[in-house]
Amino acid sequence: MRAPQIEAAWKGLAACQTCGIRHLALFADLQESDFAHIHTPIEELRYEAGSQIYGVDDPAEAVFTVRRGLVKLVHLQHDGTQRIVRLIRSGGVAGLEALLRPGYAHSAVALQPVEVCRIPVTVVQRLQAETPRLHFRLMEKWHEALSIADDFLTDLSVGSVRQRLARLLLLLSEEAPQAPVRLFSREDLGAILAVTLETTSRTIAEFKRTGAIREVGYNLVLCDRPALSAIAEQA
Amino acid sequence: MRAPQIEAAWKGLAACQTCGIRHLALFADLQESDFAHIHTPIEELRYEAGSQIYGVDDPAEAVFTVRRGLVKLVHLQHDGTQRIVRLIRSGGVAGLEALLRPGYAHSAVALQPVEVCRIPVTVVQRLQAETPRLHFRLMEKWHEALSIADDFLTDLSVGSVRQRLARLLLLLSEEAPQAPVRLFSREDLGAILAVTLETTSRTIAEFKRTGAIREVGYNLVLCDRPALSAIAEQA
DNA sequence: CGCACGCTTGAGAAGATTCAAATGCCGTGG
DNA sequence: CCACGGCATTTGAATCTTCTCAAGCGTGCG
Repeated sequence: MRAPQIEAAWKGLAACQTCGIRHLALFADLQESDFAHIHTPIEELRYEAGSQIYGVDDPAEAVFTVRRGLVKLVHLQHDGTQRIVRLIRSGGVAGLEALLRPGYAHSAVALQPVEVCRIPVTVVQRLQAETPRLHFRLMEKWHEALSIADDFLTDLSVGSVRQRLARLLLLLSEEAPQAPVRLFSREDLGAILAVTLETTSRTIAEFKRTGAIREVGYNLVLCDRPALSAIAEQA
Repeated sequence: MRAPQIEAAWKGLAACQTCGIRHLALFADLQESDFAHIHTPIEELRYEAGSQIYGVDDPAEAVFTVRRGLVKLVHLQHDGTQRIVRLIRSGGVAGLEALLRPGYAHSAVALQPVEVCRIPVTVVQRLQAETPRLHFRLMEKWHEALSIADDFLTDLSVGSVRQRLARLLLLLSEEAPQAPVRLFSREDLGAILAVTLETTSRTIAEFKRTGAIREVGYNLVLCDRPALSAIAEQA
């Protein structure tokens, strides 16, 4: 397990006004005039799968909106193993705690090729002082994070590994039920479900045998969602 | 398992200006003049252990600040069992989602005799429109909730039952390390740790045998925190 | 007194971990 | 082009943990 490198590719300065996913993001409610208050550049950055977006030791000077890809928030335990406490998809926000604390609560790592907007804390604070339109969205994002944490607690940490893995696959496939799902490493899957990578591997193998998932490429599976639902809820 | 009854004892209207725990609570930063904007009564309510403060079916019209006691946020699963996703202590807030959604995300139940302030959503919204001083505190409370959820994910859902229970006891005793801790039902403890009540009972018995905890009354234990720490972190 | 309820304890079964070895995949260098 | 090393994944077998079902215990209340 090598230390994830910090490598961002600069894509340019963000054009929030014309952003394609703005309706999902932090600045959804802002008006033309509000953008005049942004004086520090918002950067658009690319990260490859496996690279770190921020770490717990970094100074928390920015909030990150995920434009594309999947980001994991990782807590590392005293014994050196990792626990993934949240997965963040397009439209989600990572590092909100930067608005309140000098450090990040977790490290954020790209699970897939990722594009993010790096929004300096000063920009959010400035906007917050100038316009009330951000407050509501900001609360929405806090609530979103909390809902995801609750899902992890109720769906991915309770029951047998079979149930938990089935629920995770349902979660990963819910955006595009017909499309194949890209699995990540057994270690990461284990860190989400709080089990060992061997158990994860065995359970995936079992799902393939029983047809609940079908492998259509390297770590690429089609989900039989009804079958997975049955597994997820079985007493 | 009987349905928790909804029974609140009215203690009176809250006097926020002179509140003893205001420095912990939502209104910490408000000034004299801000209180003039409160036109809907903030009630102070008492609940006995076991009674429900709000349920998922209730219209979400208020946020609750816990003044005294301990509140559990409960998610009930499809199979009828319960999962406790958060414990809220003095100074904590329950039901923040009422500010954004018409319904509550969980039900809130008193684990001990509890005193809360019931703050109508309209009051918070009114204050939010009038003064920016609330925004920061509100974010603090969202962050607090998220931190607690993260603790549940990293400390109380990972590792052996022995480790998880040790960590829970450390959590419960951290406010007053010398004071005895009031345990709740084995079922509730199990719902926090995601294990059966039998396993919980056995593990508590083991802790008593090995001296990690000492029973000094009915469901009242003294914690040997160094011993518990050793258990919590053992590889 | 007896019943209800929560807690404890036991024994067997099921589930998950551990350690170890084998397999498969991919990129590098010969 | 192929051999090789490194790495992730798979599989096996033994062990440990946790669950399940069941019975027994204790306390409080009608």
